[in-house]
Amino acid sequence: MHEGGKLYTSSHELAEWLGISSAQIRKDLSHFGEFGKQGTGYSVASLYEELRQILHLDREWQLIVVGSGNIGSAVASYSGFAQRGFRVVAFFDNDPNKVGAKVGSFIVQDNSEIASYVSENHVQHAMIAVPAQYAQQVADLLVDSGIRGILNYAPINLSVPDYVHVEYIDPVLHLQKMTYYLE
Amino acid sequence: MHEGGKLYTSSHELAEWLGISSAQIRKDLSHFGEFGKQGTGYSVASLYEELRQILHLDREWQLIVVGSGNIGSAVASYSGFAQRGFRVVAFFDNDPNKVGAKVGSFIVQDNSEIASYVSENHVQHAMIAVPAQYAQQVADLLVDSGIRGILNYAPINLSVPDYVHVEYIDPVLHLQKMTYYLE
DNA sequence: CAGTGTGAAAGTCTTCACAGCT
DNA sequence: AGCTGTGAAGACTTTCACACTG
Repeated sequence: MHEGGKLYTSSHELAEWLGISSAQIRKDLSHFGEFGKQGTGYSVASLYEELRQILHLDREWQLIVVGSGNIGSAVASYSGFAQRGFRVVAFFDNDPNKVGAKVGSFIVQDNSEIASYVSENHVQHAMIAVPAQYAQQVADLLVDSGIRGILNYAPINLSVPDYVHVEYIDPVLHLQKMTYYLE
Repeated sequence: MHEGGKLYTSSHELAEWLGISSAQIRKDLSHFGEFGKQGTGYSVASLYEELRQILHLDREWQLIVVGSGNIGSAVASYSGFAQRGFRVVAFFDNDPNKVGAKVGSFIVQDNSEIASYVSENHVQHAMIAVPAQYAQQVADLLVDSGIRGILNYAPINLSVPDYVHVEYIDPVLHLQKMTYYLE
């Protein structure tokens, strides 16, 4: 809506867009403040800005990538992260044949450098793009290094402490989530 | 656990693994049947099989891919789908320069062929790997063709009827889900 | 005695419906 | 008239705690 230049919207319009109820929209927003005007609805521009602040998307976040295979190196040449507030700042791998090589404009560093890099640069997010068998040990290393958010491409469940958040990207898993409802 | 050759597990062990309560595990399973033995727990092999049946993962599903750019063609050379029960059966694109070209062992067909292909082959799942600006119209076409599950790689929200299920893969969106909890 | 399956209780989330503002 | 923000009601989910079983 914001990109389309729309000026005002309502809880009803947002609800239809998202497939939930208008009461849900209003109740959810009410937990963070009063953003609407009776009779008018919500200013798209200011609601957009409020939501960016609420979700902490009003700043740039740094991101390291562990694993310099297919997925990892695809990230290096994809501008979508930087455009949307996530700056890729370093690549790591534990394979001696890959350490020292270039991935995009980055030189791959050894996994043993992760802890010092993360603490010196206050990085909070990491992407795991290593084979499934190494993913848990990389996760442990990241947690010990101080990483608080992990985007995991390995098709395996990670065990991490409560205060660390993990998001999973596994195309097959996503397909599997839908089959229950079919046939 | 199954791959590791484990014979028995308990609601407590599963709960710790998944980070939820043991009562939740037992209650959830109880909605589908009685799979455990008092004093012993659950047989890993038979629980695995029961879950595959409950989730409809005890069969092979077919999958078409719309969009033959970077993401689409990566799928063609990735064996993980077939290994885990999802067979990629056709590629489509609306770009005349791509229609007729080969992607892996597939010949890219025109989007106008989707409806007949889907109904003739009873395909239920599709992957959308087209630029964001075309994603909604592709989704509409897929829904009209009879597709019931969509895996969407375009960084945009899709509007579809209730009976169609959509899963989103957008790395930045997944990162954005975590920032609220940080800083 | 370890561990399930399950009613009942507690807790959480969603919807209703309306006073009140623009 | 149109739409928000919100208590209260209703619906749903999770946890408790225990009778019962192998």
